Amino acid sequence: MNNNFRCNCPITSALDIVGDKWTLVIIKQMLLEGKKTFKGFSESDEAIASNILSSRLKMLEELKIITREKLPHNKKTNIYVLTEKGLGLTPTIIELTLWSDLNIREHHSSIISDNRIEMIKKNKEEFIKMIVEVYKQKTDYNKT
Amino acid sequence: MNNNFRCNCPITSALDIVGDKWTLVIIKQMLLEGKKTFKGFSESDEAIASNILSSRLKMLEELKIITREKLPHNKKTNIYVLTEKGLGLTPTIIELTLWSDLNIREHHSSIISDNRIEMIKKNKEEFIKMIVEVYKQKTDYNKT
DNA sequence: TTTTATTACTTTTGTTTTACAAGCAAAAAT
DNA sequence: ATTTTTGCTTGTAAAACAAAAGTAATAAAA
Repeated sequence: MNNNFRCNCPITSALDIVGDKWTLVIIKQMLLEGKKTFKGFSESDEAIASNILSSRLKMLEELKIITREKLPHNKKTNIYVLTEKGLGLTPTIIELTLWSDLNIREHHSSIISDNRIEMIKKNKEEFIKMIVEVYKQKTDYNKT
Repeated sequence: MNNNFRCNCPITSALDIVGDKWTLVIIKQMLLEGKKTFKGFSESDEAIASNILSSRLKMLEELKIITREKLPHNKKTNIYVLTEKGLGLTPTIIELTLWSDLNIREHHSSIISDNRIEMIKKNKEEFIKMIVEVYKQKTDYNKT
């Protein structure tokens, strides 16, 4: 598993994994929208096709960015959960949010104003920790 | 110019712009490797094809993430420069660097250890400011 | 000074890969 | 038996890719 990387640059290598149209969207849906099943992702606003979703979930699992689990009394539904490695992308996602808020509205007027933007600006570190903590709590709840 | 966005989510909209294999690589080359000409980008380790480079530079210029300029006595070479909007992606790139350093080495052993990682960890905000300042100084120098 | 060569992009061409939408199918749950 | 959930298949469209050709500015040589 030492392949498929364009070169030895850390940033380019990160983009070899998350540099596409869908990967960070899926992680965002898990982290910020509580999505955790195939159906949940499928029904999102972004409307990802099922075959692409399937292949991305597989890739993310292989790279240990997410895990695939089951609930005790349901052998069918897969529960996808962000690992620490996946949660490590939270700062990147938050920075993209800030950049978007400042720079994209001119091109996309109907973009949603996240009411947490002010909170993020006020204390970014704290906000990131909070998001990750909330996610972990929800995840623990789902497992029990 | 209110089109081509998948939905109204700020993060997804950001990824509609920078969510691909090449866009952030080009911005990284400008910001951290001093690249500023078509030839410079072409000769990079990542080996981007000239037609894709051409289309990305056009897109980035249209979105005002970069500008295209000329030096006084050279009508041939285009000088590409990051705008404030483009420089606003610095925190995202730095976060990707940190994530990569922590999480990708297991999949890609020959990845380079950036000796600035420790500096970034010690004072992220300061490092970002410094990178942006250094870029701006270089850019001013190039123009005069 | 005209010709020739080089540089810095830009575009074209043909091929391969990936994305996409719609529909299908298996297993499990109800 | 029917519905739900996951994910595969198929055909089509878009994008990426490599290689090559085109264009205009500059430099170098005859």
